[in-house]
Formats: sequence, C-alpha cells, structure tokens
Amino acid sequence: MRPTKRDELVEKALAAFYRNGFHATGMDMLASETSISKTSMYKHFRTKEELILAVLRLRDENFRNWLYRRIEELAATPQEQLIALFDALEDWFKEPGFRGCMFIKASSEYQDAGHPIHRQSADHKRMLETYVIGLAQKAGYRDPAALARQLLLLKEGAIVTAHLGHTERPALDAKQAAIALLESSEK
Amino acid sequence: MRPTKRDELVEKALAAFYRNGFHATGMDMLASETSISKTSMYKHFRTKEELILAVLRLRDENFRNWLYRRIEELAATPQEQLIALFDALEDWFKEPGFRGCMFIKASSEYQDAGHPIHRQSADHKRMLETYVIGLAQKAGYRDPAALARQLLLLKEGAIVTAHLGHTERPALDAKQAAIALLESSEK
DNA sequence: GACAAAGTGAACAGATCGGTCCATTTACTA
DNA sequence: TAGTAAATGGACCGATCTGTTCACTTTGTC
Repeated sequence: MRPTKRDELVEKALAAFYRNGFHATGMDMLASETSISKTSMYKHFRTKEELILAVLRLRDENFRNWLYRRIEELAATPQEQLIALFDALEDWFKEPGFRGCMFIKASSEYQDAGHPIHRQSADHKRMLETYVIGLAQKAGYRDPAALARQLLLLKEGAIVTAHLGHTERPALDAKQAAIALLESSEK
Repeated sequence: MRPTKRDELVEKALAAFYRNGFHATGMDMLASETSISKTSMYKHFRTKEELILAVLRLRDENFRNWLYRRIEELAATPQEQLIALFDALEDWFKEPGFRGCMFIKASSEYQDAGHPIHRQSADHKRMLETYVIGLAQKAGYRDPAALARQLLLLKEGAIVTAHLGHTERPALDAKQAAIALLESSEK
C-alpha cells in the first residue's frame, strides 16, 4: 500500500516546519516545496492549524519510536537504559539537520497554554514522562516519578542547549549529571 | 532624566514580543499597543530585526540583574547561592505573566545558528554560564565549569517544562536534583 | 517668541498571509 | 471503456506583513 498523498503532505510539511518554523512557513511555500497543490492541501486539512496538529502527531510517533528503539539498542537493562537515553540524545544532536525539539518550538510560537498546538506539545512530553517513569520503576527506584522528572529536566535542558549551541557537548554533560542522580537515588 | 521615547518603545515592545511571540507581533500592532507612531519606531530602528535585538539586550540586562539580586537576597554563601538559583526560578515561574525564556523562544523562531537574533540569545546563555561558573569556583568545587553546565541544564529544562506546563513544580524538581549533584561533586 | 528636533497620523507600496473557487486533468475502478 | 474521485494550476479574496513618504503638530531650547 503506497503512502497516500495526505501522508506525503504531512511528512514533507513536517520537514518544512521543523527547518523553518511555523509562522515563517506559509501555505504557498509549503505547496511549492511539497509539490502538492494548495487546493489539495486544503481538501485534506481545513486550516493550517489542523495541518500543524497532524504534523505534530506524526512527529510524536516518529520521535518516540526512534528514541525507544535506539535506547533498547544501546542498553539491555532498565537501569542502563535510563543512562542510554542521553547517548541517544547525543546521536540526535549530531544529525546534520538537528534544530532542537519540535514541541518546544511549537509551544514557543503558540504560547497560550490552552492553544491546541501548545496542549498537544505538552501531551508529547507527558508520554515521554510515562515512559521514563516505567524505566525507573523497573529499575527498582523508590520514587520513580521524581527521578524521571529530574532526568527529563536534564534531557530538555540538553536539547535547548544543543540548539542554542553555546556549549560543546550538552548530551555528555547531561549524561554525567544523570549518572550522579541515579547513584544518589534510593532503591 | 526621563526615559527617552526610544527606551519606552523598547520596553513596551519587550512586553508585546514576550507575550505574543516575534513573528506573530506585527509593527502595526506594536505601534497601536505602545502608542508610539510607526514613523517614530522606524526612525529609531531601521528594521524590525534591529528592534528585536535591542529588546533582547534589554531583556538580558533586566533578567540577569533580577536573577543575581534575587539569588543574593535568598542566600549568603556561594554554596547556598548555587541552590538559591532554583528558588529564584520558582519565584519567576509563579509570576502571572510567565511565558518561558525569551531567548529560547527567540532561537525557536530564528533558528539559523548564524542569525543575529539566535547568536544574541546564545550570548545571554554564555553570560549566565560565566556567572554560575564563578559561584561554583568560589564554592570551591574541583571542576566548576562542568558543575555549572550541569546545573544550567537543570535550569533550562525547568524553564521549558514550566512553560509547557505538563509538570507541577519543575523548579522544585530541579532544586532537588541540583542538591544531589552538589553533594556528589568533589571539592 | 523663533527655531530645530522629535513625534504624529494616515496613506501608500509591494509582498505575503490564510483561505476559496473553478475549470481542467489525472488516476483508479466498475 | 465509462464514470468517479482525487489532484491540479492559477486566479482571486481581504487582511496583514515590513517599510516608506509626507504634511502637520508638538516639544524643548536659546
């Protein structure tokens, strides 16, 4: 089954929005860049906002799938996987087109906490939190939720620091901090 | 000496950009919101970009002054001040108009690492780093730079998490992680 | 009270914004 | 092969974008 035109649009729009930002990427630019007519775009999505929401759904799926698999490749036990998270980050930061976290950027452009785009970005972060809490639970920590939240602060910090580009290897700094946190956390 | 019209413009533009974003805030909206004519605005700044750069300079000055003073209010020794950083964050997050870090948002909208706005945002982060390294040095840590980078990852993470709003008290999580990091860092 | 500097409002430019419309062409399927 | 659904290009809408121009008014100073 070939990917539908709709999927193709969302995929290419994802690349354009990620590289160029949301407000800065117009629907005409999108049409020419994706080689999909504006008429078609507006047949699939009633507004630009709906398209962005679809893009963010795809991004969430892609990113979490990639991350979870990469972490499993890198480490076998939950304990080690909590650390491997930061090795995976380093891989991501090194990718040529890296431009930060799409959800942080989305919430930067759609700031109102009640805005659908902002809310969907928060949902993504919540799902990541659930995943890391699960790892911390399996690893046997006494307060897995608190530990997960702390590790995720390091993750978010590393991402924005990598994008800002004022520090050499934020993923490595985060990893070392994570190791220290794990060692000082009670089981 | 009264503040000049230029200062007044930059100050009000700061509030508008912070609340509303950069691309989403047009020069006409800015003119009506600041009660300063467009003609005047363009007499002080040749382009919107130049105005944004002036706004970011003011924001950097305001924010660092506020933060440094708040930290000194909250704690007396460098050791305690490294922790008080996160109490200051909590104060900030609780402010009614809190909408995240202006520099993270600026770099989210002007993503290219070579763009003046992106570069200036990175400069702000570097200056904060210098300050925290100084505290870590005075507190007598063996590797003050590494420790400062780790603490700042927690800070950036807490800011974006507070803005996303998917977690209850990110500043408190960050503070507890910071305490653990400090305890496990060699002097 | 004259003069220059600074600020004003409003119209204007050309480009782009999100979104609509329509006649035509392509592609799948009965 | 006929019919239908999907996709196309391009014109078009009103609004908004950054930035300019101009004639007029305010303001502070000598």
